[in-house]
Amino acid sequence: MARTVKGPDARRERWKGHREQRRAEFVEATIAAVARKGPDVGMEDVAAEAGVSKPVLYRHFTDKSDLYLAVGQKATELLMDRMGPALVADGPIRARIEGIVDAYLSVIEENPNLYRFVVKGSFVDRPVEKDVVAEDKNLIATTLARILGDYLRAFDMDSGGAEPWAHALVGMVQNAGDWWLDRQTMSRENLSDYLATIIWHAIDGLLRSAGVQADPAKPLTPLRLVD
Amino acid sequence: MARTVKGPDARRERWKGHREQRRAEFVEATIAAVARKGPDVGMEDVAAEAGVSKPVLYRHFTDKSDLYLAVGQKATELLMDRMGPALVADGPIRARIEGIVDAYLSVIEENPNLYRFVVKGSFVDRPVEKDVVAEDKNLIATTLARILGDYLRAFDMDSGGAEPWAHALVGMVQNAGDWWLDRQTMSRENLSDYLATIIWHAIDGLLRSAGVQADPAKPLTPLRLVD
DNA sequence: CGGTAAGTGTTACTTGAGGTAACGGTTACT
DNA sequence: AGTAACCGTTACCTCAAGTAACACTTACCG
Repeated sequence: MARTVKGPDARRERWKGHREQRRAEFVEATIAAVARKGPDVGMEDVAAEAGVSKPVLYRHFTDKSDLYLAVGQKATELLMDRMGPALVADGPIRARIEGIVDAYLSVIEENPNLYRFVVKGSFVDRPVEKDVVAEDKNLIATTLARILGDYLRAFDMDSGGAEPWAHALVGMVQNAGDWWLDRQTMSRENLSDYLATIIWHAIDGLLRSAGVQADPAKPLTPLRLVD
Repeated sequence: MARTVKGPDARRERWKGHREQRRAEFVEATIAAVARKGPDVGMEDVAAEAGVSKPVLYRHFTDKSDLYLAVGQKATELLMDRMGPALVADGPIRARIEGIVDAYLSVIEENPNLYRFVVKGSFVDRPVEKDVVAEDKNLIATTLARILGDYLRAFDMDSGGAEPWAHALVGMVQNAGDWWLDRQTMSRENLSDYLATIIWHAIDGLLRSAGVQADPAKPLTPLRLVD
């Protein structure tokens, strides 16, 4: 009887990668279906788009919100691929801000349907469930908060404001981007510039009020002006 | 036969006010139902809460989204009653900003359930229909844009940024408020102060870059420093 | 090679919430 | 008396989400 414990049956492992791949396939199908039939596609539509019938879909996703969650995660991935580098890049502070903002705007500009589906989406059924958008915003805000907090501490300033600051910045860019995506009354460069200006001024004001003089054209390095 | 044209039958007018009142009653019932049963109440629940059966509800609202729209408008009303005065009030610029921000925060603090229902709400069925939240945000942003634009023009500055600015500010306050409402890790006063500080610094920076020196403790009056 | 654990897929069903039909009663203007 | 507006009900329809039941394929396991 001891040999029954000799590890997991290989038959169980055989599919590990396959399932992932299949899910990804359905996520793509959903995105395609959304692009084709608008944001209120049903499961049947998605299944059809994937050339398959409903129950197959349900073998890979427990329910509708699970599928949509996966779509959301895919979107997060797209977003993070672009924003990650921008967030960690260093260089002149003002340019860096603009880089982050523009990274965000470029992603939503390139995937407007996906974006709208995910954020304004008819996320039918999401009582309190996983809200991808909220999570994304949190993820970005948290990253931002850490960066801000580090700088604030480095300048010996009160870091308690880092979190609200981060969430404020995220909301600011998101909402402005949203507005811009609907009525494209200005170029992306222009908007990035406006937003970066606001943010830079806010940061600069904060630093000034603590007696720190920063140069937008230089990397923001803690110079320890305060002893 | 001429007398049949003598104007609308009084029987048709008799109810004018009544219908409005009845709608309001159902809106209240919805809010109560939401408070009691969470944000995903159904029409049946709402009807029950109002002590009535479904078809009655449908005599006053064409469908679910119509009802929710009305709820949204009620919320807008609550919000505007508080924000309107704050928006037009004058006084020291910095205090004024804080007043506006705090007005918003106070409303969502007092009606968290309603707020969540309206903004995160399971607005099942809203393909592209009236999105109350978006409209509210637009309303506020537009008001703000007008105020900002007027000031910018008064200071002989480029007013093209007024709209993105306005939307950015709205998103900023909304998102920060949202975050705060969920995990209340700081007092409202504190958050209002942080946000007002950010906004003030951004404005101040903008003015400085145009050569205008503003005093946060004084009303913002166009001094026409530029000739 | 028989057994079995995974996956492939189908059609046909159940369920639940949104929404409607059809009916009857009440009030007060004409 | 007639009728235009409301009050209200129960019983139904509809449609999309989700499930049951059934049948076939692959490849590991002993």
